[in-house]
Amino acid sequence: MTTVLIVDDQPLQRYGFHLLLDSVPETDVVGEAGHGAEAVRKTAELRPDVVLMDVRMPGMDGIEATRCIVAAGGRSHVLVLTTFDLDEYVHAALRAGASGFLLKDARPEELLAGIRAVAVGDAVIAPALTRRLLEEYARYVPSHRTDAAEDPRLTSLTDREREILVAVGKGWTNGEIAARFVLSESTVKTHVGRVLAKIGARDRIQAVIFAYDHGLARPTAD
Amino acid sequence: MTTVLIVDDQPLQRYGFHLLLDSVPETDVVGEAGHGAEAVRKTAELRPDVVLMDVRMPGMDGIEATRCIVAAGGRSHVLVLTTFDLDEYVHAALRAGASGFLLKDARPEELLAGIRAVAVGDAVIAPALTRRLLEEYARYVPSHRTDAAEDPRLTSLTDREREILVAVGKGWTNGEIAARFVLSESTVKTHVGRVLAKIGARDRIQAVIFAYDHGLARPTAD
DNA sequence: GTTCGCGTAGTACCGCGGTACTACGCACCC
DNA sequence: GGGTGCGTAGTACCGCGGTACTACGCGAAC
Repeated sequence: MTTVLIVDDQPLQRYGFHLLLDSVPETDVVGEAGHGAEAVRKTAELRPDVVLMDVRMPGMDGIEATRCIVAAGGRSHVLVLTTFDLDEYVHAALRAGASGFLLKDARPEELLAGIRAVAVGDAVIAPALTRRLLEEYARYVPSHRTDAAEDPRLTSLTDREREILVAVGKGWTNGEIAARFVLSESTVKTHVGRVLAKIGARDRIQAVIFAYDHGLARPTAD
Repeated sequence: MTTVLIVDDQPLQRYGFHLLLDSVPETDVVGEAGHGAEAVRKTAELRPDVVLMDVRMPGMDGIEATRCIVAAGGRSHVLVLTTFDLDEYVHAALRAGASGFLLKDARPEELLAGIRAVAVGDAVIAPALTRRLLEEYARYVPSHRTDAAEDPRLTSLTDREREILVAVGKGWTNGEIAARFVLSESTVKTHVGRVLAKIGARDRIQAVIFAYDHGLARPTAD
């Protein structure tokens, strides 16, 4: 049995979901909320398996409520529902910690499957959105552990050289690397030179690019 | 009516899928294939809406076959099926251009919903995998077009300066930039200097990192 | 014990990159 | 007309980065 909390500012909408979920034996609606603050409170109180969350609500919206619920660290998973498939909503919801994102025009069985999935800790995304998400994903997470690991240029590096490459990827100068690794600048130069030769880069800039493309360097606040 | 090509090296498995798809009116199995090469050939010949593709097959595997099919540029969408939810498979399949990735232990209605979705150009991912995909997604695509666009350092750049920054992000030297933009190297230096000052980078290396972190530079084969 | 890979370190040299200036043409706005 | 922002271009200077060497200690492999 999966316990569900329905959050939507429109009573009629809540009623519709309530009817749908009551029509199947596996879900049990344990409460409703009409705005974000109430959703956060009732989640803490009722501890439902799944929170069915509308995005657009007066006052605290669904995204913010999701963030609060996730931050509270309970066992409830949030499944966000919306009428509009705006990318910003999707991004914001997922970043807020939502376990799923479905459109309100989803077919009933899709919604039920989604509730089932997030209840056990899985995640679901509306197919129409998944496509765009994957395109971005493919653009930004290009090569990890797939072709990158096979790249002979990477595997030919020694452990030390890989450390140096990572440091170069952070934008450190030879002097900085020497200081942080407690080495002489000459040694760093030797290492860098060997790294450049092995990965086929003509200067450290290409090495930085190489590091990013192969997942050795990551966006940091460094 | 959705036309489907079933690809699996095990006849019994194909039979099972065939039975399932025949049990509903909306799908029409137009063919079967026992290995990757046959899948590629029959896809070109039968032009099905959806190719149901097994990953593990002798000879050309499902990933490679998917790559060929997608590269061929037909209207067929590939839905990859596998028994094992190995991350490498998921990554490889998505990078190969698959429109979906489901586990073979999916419930029949989930599979049908998946076929329906990819047939119209959407994408689906098994809930169990979506979760991990989202975690990576959140790690690697943290800021784009949300806070990045608001970054005053980026908006303060003129159009020309942004072009220069992109070029620097590609790893080009001042001389190369000058040649490709048909400018003198002095001018390039002036631009680069202004860019560095505006984004707060001490050298072009930090500019490259800045460009990557803000989505101006992307993995290229350049 | 000798060889080999690896990490360490040094010297010498040269060129690209970055800075600090100045300067001019052009479009645009008062 | 004068001011302003932008793109263009130049000179001069210095330092970091990259290359080409050589060299040594150490552990593992043979």
